[in-house]
Amino acid sequence: MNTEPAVAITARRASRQRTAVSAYLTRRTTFASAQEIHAALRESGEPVGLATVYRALQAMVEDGELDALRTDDGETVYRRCGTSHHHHLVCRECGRTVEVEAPDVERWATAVAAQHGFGDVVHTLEIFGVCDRH
Amino acid sequence: MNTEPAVAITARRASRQRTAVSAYLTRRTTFASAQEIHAALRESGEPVGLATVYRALQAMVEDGELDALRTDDGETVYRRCGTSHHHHLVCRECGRTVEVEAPDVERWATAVAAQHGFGDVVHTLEIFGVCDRH
DNA sequence: CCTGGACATGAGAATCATTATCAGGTGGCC
DNA sequence: GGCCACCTGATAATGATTCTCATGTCCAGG
Repeated sequence: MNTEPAVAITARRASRQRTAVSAYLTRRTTFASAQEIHAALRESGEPVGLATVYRALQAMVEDGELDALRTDDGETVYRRCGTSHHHHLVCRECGRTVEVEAPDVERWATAVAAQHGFGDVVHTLEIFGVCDRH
Repeated sequence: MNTEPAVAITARRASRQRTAVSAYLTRRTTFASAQEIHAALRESGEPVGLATVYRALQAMVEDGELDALRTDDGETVYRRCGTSHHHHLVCRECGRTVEVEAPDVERWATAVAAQHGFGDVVHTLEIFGVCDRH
C-alpha cells in the first residue's frame, strides 16, 4: 500500500551553493533572474555553477519559498515570498515589488469560471506600473 | 510639426503567406503556437517559412488582431481576438477559450496601484481550468 | 568517527523557441 | 511596364534553460 503523498517532495540536502542562492534572495527584495544571481554570486566570490543555480531555484519554488514569474522577454525571475496566495505589483522602472492580496478577484475568477462550466481553476494576475520614486 | 501618432503602424502588404496565417487563425478557435501554425500550413500544402510565420504573427499582434500569451513552458501562443480589453478563461485539457471582461478587476488593479503610489498601470490576468466537456 | 551510497555539483553540450541575416522575390502605385 | 519598399525563406545566431556524466560531499547507521 502506498502511503506517500501524490507529489513527494524530495529531501533537500544542505550545501554551500544552495545556502548562497538562498541568502542572496534574502538580501535582495526585487525579482532576480537565474543569470543575475549566478553573476552576482560569482562576483561576490561565492562561485556557483549556473546549472546549480537553476536547480536550487527550482527546488525552492517547489517548496513554496519563492515566487517565479516570466518576464516579457522570456526570462524567469524569482523572489522570496510569503506563504499565502498573493499577487504582485511591480515597478517596471526599479523592480520594487509589493505583494497584494485580492480576495475579490479570487472569488470573481472562480465564479466566472463556474459560470462557463470550468472547474479546477487557477489564475495568474500581475500588475505592472511605475512607482512614485520615479 | 509632427502629426504622426507616437507609434507609427508600418504599412502591411498583402501576400499569400500572410493570408494563409491569417486564414488559419480564423478557422482555429484555440490558441496556437507559431511552430504549430507553421507545421499545419506546411501540411495543408501552403508552405510558409517559419520566420515568416513569426513575422506575420508579430504584425497581427501589433495591429491588435491577435492576443498573444506565454505558456508555462515558454511558448508564445496566439489567437484571434475581439478588439476591447479582455482576459481569457482557458481549458487546460482542450484549449477551449472564453473571452471574459472584468471591469471590477480593472478598477481594483488601478486602485491598488494608486494606493501604493504606482501609476501608468497595466496588468495581466488569465484563468485556467478544466471545462465541462472533460 | 567512518563509510556507503544517495544526493549534489559543475563544465560543457544539447535543446528549443525565437530573432537576425541577406540574397532574391513581389505587391502595388506611377 | 517599372521602381522600390517591403516580403520571403533558408540558415545561422542568440539566449535561456535543461541534460549529461564524471566527480564531490552530506549524513544516517553502524
